[in-house]
Amino acid sequence: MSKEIHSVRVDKRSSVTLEQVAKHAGVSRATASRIVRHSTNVSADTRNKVLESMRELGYVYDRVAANLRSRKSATVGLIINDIANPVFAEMLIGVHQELDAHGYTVILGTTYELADKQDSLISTMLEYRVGGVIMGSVPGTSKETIERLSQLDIPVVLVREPPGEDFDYVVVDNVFGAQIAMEYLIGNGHRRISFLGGPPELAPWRDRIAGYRKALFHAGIQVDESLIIASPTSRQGGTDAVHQILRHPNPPTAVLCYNDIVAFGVMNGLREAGLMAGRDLAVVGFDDIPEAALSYPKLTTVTGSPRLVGATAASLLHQRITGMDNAPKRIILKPELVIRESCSSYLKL
Amino acid sequence: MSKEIHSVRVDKRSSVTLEQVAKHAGVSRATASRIVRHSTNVSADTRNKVLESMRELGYVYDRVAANLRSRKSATVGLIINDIANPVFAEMLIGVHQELDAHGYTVILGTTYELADKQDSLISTMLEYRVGGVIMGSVPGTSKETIERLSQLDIPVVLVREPPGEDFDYVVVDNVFGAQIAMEYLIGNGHRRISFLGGPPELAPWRDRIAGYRKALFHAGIQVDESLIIASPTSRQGGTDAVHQILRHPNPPTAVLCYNDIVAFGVMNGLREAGLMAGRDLAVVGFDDIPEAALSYPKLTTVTGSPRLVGATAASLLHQRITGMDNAPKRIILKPELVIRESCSSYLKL
DNA sequence: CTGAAAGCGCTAACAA
DNA sequence: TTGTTAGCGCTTTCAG
Repeated sequence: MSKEIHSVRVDKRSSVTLEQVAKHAGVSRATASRIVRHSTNVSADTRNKVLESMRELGYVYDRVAANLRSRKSATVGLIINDIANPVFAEMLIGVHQELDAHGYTVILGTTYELADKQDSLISTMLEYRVGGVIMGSVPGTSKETIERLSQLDIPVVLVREPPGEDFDYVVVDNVFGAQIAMEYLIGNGHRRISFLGGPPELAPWRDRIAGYRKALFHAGIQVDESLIIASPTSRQGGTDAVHQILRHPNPPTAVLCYNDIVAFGVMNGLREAGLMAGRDLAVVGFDDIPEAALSYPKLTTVTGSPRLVGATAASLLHQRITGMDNAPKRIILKPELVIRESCSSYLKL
Repeated sequence: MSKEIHSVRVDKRSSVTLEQVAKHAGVSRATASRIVRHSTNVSADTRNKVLESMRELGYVYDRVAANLRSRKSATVGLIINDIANPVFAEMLIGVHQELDAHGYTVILGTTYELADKQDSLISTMLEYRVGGVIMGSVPGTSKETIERLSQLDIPVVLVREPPGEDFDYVVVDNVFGAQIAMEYLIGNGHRRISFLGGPPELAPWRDRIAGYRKALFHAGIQVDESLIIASPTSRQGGTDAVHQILRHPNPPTAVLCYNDIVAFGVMNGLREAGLMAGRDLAVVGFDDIPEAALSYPKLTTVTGSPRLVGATAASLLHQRITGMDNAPKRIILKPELVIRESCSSYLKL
């Protein structure tokens, strides 16, 4: 159904058709078609004749018509929350590069975290007969929505949080990521380490906290629950959280942040308090967005590599679309710690 | 022609067709079509019957087929250099938001500054029968390329540097932007002001330099050519340039940078020299990319508003596509100066 | 308000 | 190697 879509749709210029080219060259439409499709069963002579006619008439191949007839599609949909969010922007870059290299055209949709919007986006994409969909949108990736795609036999690959077991997905190992960050901090002599920011209801948060606890446990350090502060996943959230932790009767010497954005907020809050990340408080981020290498001090962070995640998802989708492999694929990327400046330990305790 | 494209193209699932829906509902295909298109000439009764059949059969409208038959298109192409470049990312956001709101689907292409790539992108877009194209790519926007589109009667709107007079375009007034930045600096007591970074062969550079000179002239300050240093438009370019200017026998007290990226490089170079933007040297950027508000110190910069530029271009294209107005449109955005921290003048001279 | 017939621009058998 | 005949899934006259 094409409900709620009252979009502008505009007259296509009536271009030169294959038929006209064929006539001009004195061959049949089928022959002209063969040439346009690089079929080998054409004599060099007619080929040149037809090519010449195309040039003369200014012919432009109509891929839309061709796809309709041949029942093929080389477009895929990508759904993300918001391009302005660096993590998604990076994911988009990864997806686009990978897919572009394989000749796909990508239709981009943004949900701004609205579940309704997501559904309507998927509808539109289906109407455009996409060959597959990558869903980077989170949360709101309801099981029903995805199953709708499954039923239509459209390959889907998810980024983060698979809502079931039969889906392809790629995620980063958040538990592991948090753990290596903590081990680094602990190795630097820190014993009181805070976890700041993020939404406790989301899987990535739970996983990162799990890694946080795990590392503490292995180091024989008792978890101090008052050092864990959830807050909005935003700069402001980070700033608020650090102000709060600074008032703690026994404040931490290091903080692991839910992600880089929060970490930037933390560094900001520190400055507001006349303090400095690295010198007065070790801070570690998560995701390694490009800005992390550009801040002052440069942020030590765990590579979530959203770009790699995107590229991986795209490659998975490509495999699935071309049917090279039909087993459900789950890819779990092992993050690494990128050590920069925000934990310089000249203040080692 | 479909040359050089050997892309993967995959079987489309054979979905339920309007024909089948019509049969199921006991009406003709034409009637079903009327319903799907929200035509009014249908009785509520048959409408419901058909709608019900669609639901039962899981019908999905085929917009591709519909567009073919009705000779319409609701997709437009956007060509940019590189998504990873914040300026273009912002432009993409603006374009996408605006176009999305009008029901268009956007096909994204990236050139990475390769002229060849740009041509092949345009070919692909034409093959997909886009209704219009926005070219944010620079340089390499050859006159021929654009005229090719003109001849096919495809609306184009350019961002930056129109290569002729008959094209729609939107640009920011770079002369004015540089001028207000300079006036601010001069008003703060600076007399020796440097212009750092950027490619002298590009129009934006020439315009910004023109504004730089103009402001100096109005203030009765002689231009010192040794204070103008071109360098790659990158962080490294900025860092190199500031290192160079720092060795000047009579160094400047302020710098106007070609753009924000260069400005970040400058701030970086300053730190490497134990100096600090704002305190030891006033630095102004250009473009106002999101990162400008997040750096330390926060960057004072001229709003190039790439997002607004994108949205404006999109809106122009929309007008042109719907034929609401056929006069060539040139929009020149007046930039503003966003004063933040990188020029705090406690070091006023 | 509804249906029959034609056809958008192309590809896919099948013959020749 | 080439042409002929269908027809992808939809919209569009034009009748009724």
